[in-house]
Amino acid sequence: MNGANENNIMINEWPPPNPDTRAMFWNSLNDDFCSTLLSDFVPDNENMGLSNQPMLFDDSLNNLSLEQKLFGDSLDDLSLHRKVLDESKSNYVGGFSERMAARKGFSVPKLDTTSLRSKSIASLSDIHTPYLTIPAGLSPTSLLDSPVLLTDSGAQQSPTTGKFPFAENVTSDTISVSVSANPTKREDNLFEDIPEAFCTKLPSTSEKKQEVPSMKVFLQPDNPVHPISIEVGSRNFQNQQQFHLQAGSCIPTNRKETKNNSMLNQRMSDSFVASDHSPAADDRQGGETDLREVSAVVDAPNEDGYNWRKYGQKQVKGSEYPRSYYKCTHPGCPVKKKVERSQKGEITEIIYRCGHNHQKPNPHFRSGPDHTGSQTSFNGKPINGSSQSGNGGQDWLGDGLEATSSAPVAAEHSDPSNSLQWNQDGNHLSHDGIGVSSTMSNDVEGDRDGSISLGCDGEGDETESKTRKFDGCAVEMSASSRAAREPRVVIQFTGDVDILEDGYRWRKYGQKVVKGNQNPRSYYKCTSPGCTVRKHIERASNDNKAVLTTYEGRHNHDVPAARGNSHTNSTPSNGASKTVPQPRNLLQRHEPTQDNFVRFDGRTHLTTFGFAGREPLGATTGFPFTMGRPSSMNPLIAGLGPPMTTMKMPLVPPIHPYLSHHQTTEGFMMPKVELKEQPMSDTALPLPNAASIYQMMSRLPLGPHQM
DNA sequence: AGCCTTTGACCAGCG
DNA sequence: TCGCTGGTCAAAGGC
Repeated sequence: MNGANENNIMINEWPPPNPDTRAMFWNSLNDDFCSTLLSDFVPDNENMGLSNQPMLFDDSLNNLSLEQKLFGDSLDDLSLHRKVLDESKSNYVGGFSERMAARKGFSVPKLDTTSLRSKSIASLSDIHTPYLTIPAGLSPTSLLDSPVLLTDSGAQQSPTTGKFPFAENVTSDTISVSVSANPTKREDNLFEDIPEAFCTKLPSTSEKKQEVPSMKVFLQPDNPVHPISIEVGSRNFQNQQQFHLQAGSCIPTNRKETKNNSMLNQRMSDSFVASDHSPAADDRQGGETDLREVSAVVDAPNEDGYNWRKYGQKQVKGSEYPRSYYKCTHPGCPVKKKVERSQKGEITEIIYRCGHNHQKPNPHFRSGPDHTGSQTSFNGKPINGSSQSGNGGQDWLGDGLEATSSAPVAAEHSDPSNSLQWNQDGNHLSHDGIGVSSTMSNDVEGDRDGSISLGCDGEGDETESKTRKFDGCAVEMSASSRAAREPRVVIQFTGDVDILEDGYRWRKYGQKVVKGNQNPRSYYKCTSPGCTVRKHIERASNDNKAVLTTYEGRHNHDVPAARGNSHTNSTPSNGASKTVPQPRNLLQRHEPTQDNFVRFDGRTHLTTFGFAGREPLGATTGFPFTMGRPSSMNPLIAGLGPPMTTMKMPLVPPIHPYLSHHQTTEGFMMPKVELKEQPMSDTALPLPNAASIYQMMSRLPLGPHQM
């Protein structure tokens, strides 16, 4: 085994999973692995981001303090954040268990990683390209969901954000504490900050137009240490297995040089896919993983399980990296995606357009030698009876009976004990660092079953969608990259869906006419103790209809038991309904599914949002509709991926327990409300009526309840 | 042979 | 109308 192999964490060698294995996993990672990495790659803590943005951090804290005061929140979380930060500074690694115990009242067993360190970590100092290679069955989500991400100095960032816990996290965490990233805000204006926290500006009616769905992922290429693999799509659980964490931007120096970076990246990607998912490749213990394979952790746009054909590449203005254009090779499939890569091969942006109108091709029949067997699921077994033929299998636009699901879904349903246990600690973490924003427009339709259809203009409208990548039914996921976006969770709805009546109880704490928007905006806080979820609702000045509802934060609790009868107290109804609908009903209010729309069944779980294996979108975002129950939101996003309609459980082979923590129930960490202008801010999203915008910016989960 | 990437040219939208 | 820009086409070549 060469040095690179020794950098791989052989999880297979780890102790058998138990209820605390995930915590242990991260504990070990944090206390041991991370420390090693840090010592190797970070000269001192000052270089881990703290010193890079001192002002931002300070401002963040100050603003947080202000915001807390203004809105009457407890300062406990602030103090905790400060504490976390202090710990980050002084003792960046280690002490996780103690802190967890202190903050949450439970202890996390510490994993004896002596052997790990001696075997896998000890050699890290020998090279500068450490990788954490996660074997099949272990989802990167496990990493993402680790409590360490949250608690250990908040330093742990979601790999999907392009921020790896080791170095960037401190900064990120620091940022996450911030409530306002706008240093120019005047403190004497209580609401001046608020609009900044909610970013999307409701477009005028004239701006509304049908759009092509797309999904966008940003990664942060500039991070000194960050993962580079991120998967988008609805059923990328294979990808989650593929997920690797690349510590540092370093690429193995002994890799073969190719004629250009693009070729190199592709080669790396190909080799990664092929090697990582082949049984032989998964046989890490065999020590056959060579450096090339390790280096192949560089993500490839092909790793979402579909076949893509690159049809163009261009240097886009405003982007420092070339953009590659891919088409799904499936006949008639309109899906395209754009991928931007850094010179290092790291994907910095992915934009998906439309949704696949076919199933994910059978990995064994995928075209191209590089894909052969590359998508084999867990332990080399076919995915969830994915007997789909090479020609795409059943058209999931049909009756939707064909059940396919993602690994997270499978994890949730196939291993409830794990998820339950995982929830026990109330630490179903968000994966901060990942900035997610998505938008939907009238392409999103729902039928009476609450299903939602994701429209797609199809190829015939390709040009129509040109230069409108954020328009309408675009699903954008932006992770903290460029401009050091800060993780947060924001979900926005536009249209006449009144999210006020979501079954939760809200307290109105402010109202303001936002500059540039004639509609008054009301601000609400969840009245549930400890819940810091907020939302604001913009209502049309003329008819009081909700035109934009923005959630921010996450639901550490379920819908109040009496939600069927209770109302969103203190929040005025728009008069459209006096009965608080079940969350799902809100979606049922959408227009019926139309032709030419990808149909999603409302039962589809958000987990299928192959967002690096994070928990269901709703859970991630705190969106109340999806807390442990069906939602049709995920299709909206996952719809950019393959067919995911009705799920039949169990659908997938047993998965690694580490993977099976994607549960949509209570106990999620709640990100702090961030009053920060986000990239989508003021972006006019041409959205038709009954359209929905889901805009999420993952935020560091440093809510009070998390401590 | 088939599929892929590469890359310059072309097209269309926008200001 | 023109230039800029993003997106796409398609020939050429590689694997």
